[in-house]
Amino acid sequence: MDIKTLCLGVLSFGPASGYEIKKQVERIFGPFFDASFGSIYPALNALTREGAVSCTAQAQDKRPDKKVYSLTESGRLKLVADLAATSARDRFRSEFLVAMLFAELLPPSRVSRLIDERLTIYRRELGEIAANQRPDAPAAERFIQGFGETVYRAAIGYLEENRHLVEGQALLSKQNQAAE
Amino acid sequence: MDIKTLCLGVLSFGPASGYEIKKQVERIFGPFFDASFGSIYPALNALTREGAVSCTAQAQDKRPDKKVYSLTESGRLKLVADLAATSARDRFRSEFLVAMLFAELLPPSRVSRLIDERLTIYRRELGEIAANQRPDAPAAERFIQGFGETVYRAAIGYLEENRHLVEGQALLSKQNQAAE
DNA sequence: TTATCCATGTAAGAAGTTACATGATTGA
DNA sequence: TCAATCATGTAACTTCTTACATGGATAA
Repeated sequence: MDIKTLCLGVLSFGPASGYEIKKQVERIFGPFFDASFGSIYPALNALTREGAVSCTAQAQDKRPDKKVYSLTESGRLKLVADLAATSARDRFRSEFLVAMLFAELLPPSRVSRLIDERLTIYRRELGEIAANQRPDAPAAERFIQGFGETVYRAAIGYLEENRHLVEGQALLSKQNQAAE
Repeated sequence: MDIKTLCLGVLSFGPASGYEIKKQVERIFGPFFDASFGSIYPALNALTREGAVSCTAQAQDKRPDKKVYSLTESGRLKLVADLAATSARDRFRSEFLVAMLFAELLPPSRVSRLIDERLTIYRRELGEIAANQRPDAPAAERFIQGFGETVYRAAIGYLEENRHLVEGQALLSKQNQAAE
């Protein structure tokens, strides 16, 4: 499951260009999942070579042709097979969490600032998800967005209630000579 | 912030071998963050070349020498600088969520099975976190593990309460001919 | 006797990002 | 006037994973 599968999936909603696929992914998954043009365009070209999508170029004045892709029958079968094969674990990487593990090495004010910044980021991302929610959206889309909302809310609540665990540390630490 | 920073950080707790670093990362971050030997060993070699760590080989009978790494002063400074520079967004990739977005294309029984499997995985990972928690652990470690616990719990709760949003879909869908 | 732990390392490859190249149009 | 939107694409690079190579000791 990769960008190619994601493209096939979005195309199952209807024909779209690479540009439009990226916008749809942004709207649906919001801040917690994204795909760059640098991965989408090569993916669409590969899928075309494989016969999973077909492409129609639409001439536009003063712009590159808009290439609209459609799922072929073979692509639809490949998509269903890919989806059913889902088994990989979720991947989560957070530089912030790693930094928190070593909070003792930073001055307390720095730790507080990092947490404040992270809360701001999470709240903004929560806002983005809310802004993209439409009551008339398909249930699957609402399901995804609700998941993101729930997880972000949980993360924000946890940081607010437990930040003292890392903020207090440097004061008590013997290795506190590292302060800026 | 990458595997190199993570190695430096773990070494700030005391000298350790590559093998031991991996075990510590597993214990602290549990299932939601891991680093393979294939990334740790090269990272330690690079850090040695850079002078950020020093290495003492301990001969062992019938085994490769155990190479114990220690943070140098230069490495400690590099670590603090890396930690303070934290700014990258958290990265989260979930093949499961992508599959859920296209749940309509799968037979309902398949969707239910995928959700059940995911719940089993999340519950097991929650159990792993709990198993690694020690009341006497440093606050930072408890903070990380509490974060993981909170987020997993939120995810499990959400799936349990909202799975009907995607499980019912295929029945209502017109594109349901895709069923196995 | 079979799996897991200990212990390090390399090579090949997967998968994606970032930066660059190009450039008109539209709204603030 | 400045940023954002539309529109595609390539090349270089980063970063990490997976599989392989090696192999004794120990616990179930």
